[in-house]
Amino acid sequence: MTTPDTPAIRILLADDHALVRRGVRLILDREPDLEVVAEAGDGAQAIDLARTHEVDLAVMDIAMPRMTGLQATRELVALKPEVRVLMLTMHDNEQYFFQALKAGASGYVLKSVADRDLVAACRAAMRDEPFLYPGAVTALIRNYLDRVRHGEEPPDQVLTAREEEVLKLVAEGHSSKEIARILFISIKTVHRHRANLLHKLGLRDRLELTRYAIRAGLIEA
Amino acid sequence: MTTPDTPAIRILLADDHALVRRGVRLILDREPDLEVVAEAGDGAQAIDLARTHEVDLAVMDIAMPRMTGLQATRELVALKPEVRVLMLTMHDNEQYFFQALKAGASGYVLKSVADRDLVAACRAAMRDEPFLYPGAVTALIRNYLDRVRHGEEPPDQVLTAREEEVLKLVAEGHSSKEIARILFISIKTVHRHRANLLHKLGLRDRLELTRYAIRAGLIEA
DNA sequence: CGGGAAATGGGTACTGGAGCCCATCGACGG
DNA sequence: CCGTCGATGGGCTCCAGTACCCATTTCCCG
Repeated sequence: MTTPDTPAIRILLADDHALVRRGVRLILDREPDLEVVAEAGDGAQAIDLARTHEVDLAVMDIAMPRMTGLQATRELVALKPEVRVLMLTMHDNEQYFFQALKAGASGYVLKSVADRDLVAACRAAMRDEPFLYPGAVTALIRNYLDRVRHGEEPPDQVLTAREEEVLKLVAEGHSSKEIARILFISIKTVHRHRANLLHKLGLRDRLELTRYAIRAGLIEA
Repeated sequence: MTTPDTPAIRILLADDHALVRRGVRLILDREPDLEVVAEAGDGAQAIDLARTHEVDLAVMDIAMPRMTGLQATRELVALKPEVRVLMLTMHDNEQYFFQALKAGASGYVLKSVADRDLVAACRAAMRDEPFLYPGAVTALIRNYLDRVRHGEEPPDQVLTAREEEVLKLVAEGHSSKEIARILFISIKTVHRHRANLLHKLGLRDRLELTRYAIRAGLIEA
């Protein structure tokens, strides 16, 4: 419990599924110290609402149309550094976890957690305590530390605009020839970008690029 | 509103994300005529619970671990034909939609709908009225449901067990060689199954098979 | 019993993905 | 001003994926 005179945490809720937003809102609004003050259906809308509302915490889905949660987090943190961001995701995925932290998120919570944990994560994020979502994190951190010790820096996953463009097209099933025609570049350049993507993301082939793009919310399945 | 003496609709809620379950439950339990009597975290558990609980309606996510919502729906309908199934999904996808109907679902609701619509869909499903998510194709759906109920379902693109097995492995990124080793068959047979899959589903390559498998809930992205 | 479907496997050929080498050009920062 | 990096493009090789041909075995159904 919190002290009665503590002002409620003002929350911006961003998720592309209205049903999920509604459910999460019901969960959060039951807490006296949490108050959902705005709801966004995509990343761009979340940024807009953050401009016009007084917000302490953004609870944001990682995969949203128009602008992914990761991208929105980057912009939001740049725009209003005092706003904390709690990433909400269905993916228990190491890559995502670090991407979220790199983007500036204060916490990372799976949709498979219980409602009490979500509430706890909100409060922890506001206290600048990293919320450790159940289970996996210990293994994640150990893994991460191991790789750092072995000099295997996790692959830098900052894609250039052009690479992201190519990634989308590849994942949508276009052949190199088609992509070359679409982007007005040669097939070889498509190959180069794709090779860079594979290397940067530590993936093996187009198929894994596709799954990555779907996970990242760049395209729909 | 419903008449006071109508017994509440007993609902089995199946979704792999505890947070979503909780939210949906809060939405449904606010209605006097709806009562969530059981929660399952995957398809197999949903079947188990359906055996041991009196259930009128199953609200089921289409993509779940262990057993997909589609598969669980098939088994549930076979096991207890009187139970209605409402598919809950984030995919606004025609393929999915018909797959769900084919599996025996009475309704199909996107997670992007408002909470009122979910409640309406539950009531509609119990009255054997198809709830239509974008509202467009009422007649088409009614027609289709009629045909299915009368057993006139044309075995459209039904995959064999072996084909589905191969599809999963392909979509998970395994090469032909790996699949051959896993299934103890020759590479040529893997090629043959995959070629059959491509023809049956009208797809072009492994990449599209992957996206199909993800849409169909056979694998996670 | 006969026919069809499913599962198995072989051959041959082409295409396209992917790894590896190379180079040029412009922008940006130290 | 020079080095790095992103974007561009070419050549080369290897091999996996895909198409199209063929066959056998098993099993179920009419």
